[in-house]
Amino acid sequence: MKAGHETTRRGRPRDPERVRRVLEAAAQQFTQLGFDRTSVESVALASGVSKMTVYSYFPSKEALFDACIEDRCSGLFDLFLNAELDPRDPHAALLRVATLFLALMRDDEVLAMHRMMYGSGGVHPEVCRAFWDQGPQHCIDHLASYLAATDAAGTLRIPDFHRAADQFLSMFLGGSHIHCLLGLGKPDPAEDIRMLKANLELFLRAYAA
Amino acid sequence: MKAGHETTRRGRPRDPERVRRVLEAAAQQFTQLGFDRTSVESVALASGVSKMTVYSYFPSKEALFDACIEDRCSGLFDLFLNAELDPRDPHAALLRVATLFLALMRDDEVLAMHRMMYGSGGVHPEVCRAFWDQGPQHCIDHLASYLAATDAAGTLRIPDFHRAADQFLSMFLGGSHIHCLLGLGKPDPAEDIRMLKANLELFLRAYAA
DNA sequence: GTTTTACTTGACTGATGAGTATAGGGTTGT
DNA sequence: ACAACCCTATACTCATCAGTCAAGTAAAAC
Repeated sequence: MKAGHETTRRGRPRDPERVRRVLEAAAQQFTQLGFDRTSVESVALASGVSKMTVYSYFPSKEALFDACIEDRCSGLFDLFLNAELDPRDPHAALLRVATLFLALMRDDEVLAMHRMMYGSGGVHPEVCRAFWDQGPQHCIDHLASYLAATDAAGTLRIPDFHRAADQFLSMFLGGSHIHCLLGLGKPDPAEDIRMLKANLELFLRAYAA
Repeated sequence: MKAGHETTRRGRPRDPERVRRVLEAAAQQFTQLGFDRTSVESVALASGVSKMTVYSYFPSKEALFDACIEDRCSGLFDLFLNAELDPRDPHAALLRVATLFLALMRDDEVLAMHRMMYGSGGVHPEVCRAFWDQGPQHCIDHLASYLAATDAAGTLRIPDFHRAADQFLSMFLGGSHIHCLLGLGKPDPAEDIRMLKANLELFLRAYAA
């Protein structure tokens, strides 16, 4: 009944490393050039594989694109999501959250991914949904649950965890982030640190216990 | 010496309404489909003009694209930038700023413009620069100058006007805005109003005089 | 009317790229 | 050995599209 036979099939098995190389090369080109400007041919070339092999892995360019995003999204936000945060020391914890999140938002690969997802707005709804769930949504939820812990510990007084988390993170998505997304260059790191401290201070002042 | 002769030239004059129609149709298709998926042919067809005429107005597809953005950007943020704000009543003024800005960020045309600009990130640097200058940058500057007035009037206490303006506006660029950009739908207006009030409150609490 | 410029039509070139066909070589289980 | 499957290489079809050419029509200045 199950389609995936666990039993070894006859014939030469599929080489998983080849699939990886294709996925890797495709992700790189898609994020750099966008969907339309990337050709299946060049992906095949870059991954040292023939075009027909790509089509044997994925039925179409669209399917390849979808697989790429799915593959990339999973690991992209892990660093941020795995941070350990102490509810008794919100200053240190939020400083850490802010630092990690800002680093994430300045990362070239992350920026390229955002550009691509925004650019292919209404065209690939399922992919956008997956990105949203595994990316922004997940980050907000993660921070919200930490804020709930601080509220419980009495170190901060927060009426709406989810909203507060969104507010905190969104303060790093202002002018400087837009400037980066537009490809006009990143701000000087010292300026980023000043922004980080200002945002942290604003948030803590407003939500102090 | 001047290229633009004011004196009437010989021969049939160029019809300015035709240029408008081309620009209009092109902007619509570019914002809806993106640069690559838009063809000069279809723009010509949609504007009731022949392809050759388009090429007589603009030397290339790129030039047409650039002209579109330039044309659209100018008027897009006007509603926001022309608001009159009273420095003695920051609550009312910021409520108005927030309302206008949020409406702007929920507007389909504005969203489409953002999507397109982000999508064509490194490809058209000059256009991105123009968008940045006339759009986000201008909005931040506008609000910053108002905040300076409130600080001078003693109604708010703000150490860095520009940063505070960026913080305020960026709070409307969080999860809900990303959700819109990804084409996953806009939030319920009631929820938008709740967010608006929460952001306003947060900001005023942190920067109270 | 003549010239000059704007505009149209339609066909054309040249390039790019998605997806297919085919035939052959490689690697595995039976 | 043989069948079944993976992979490759090359060549192909078919469609789209940027940009051009040529020959003619429309409207304005002179």
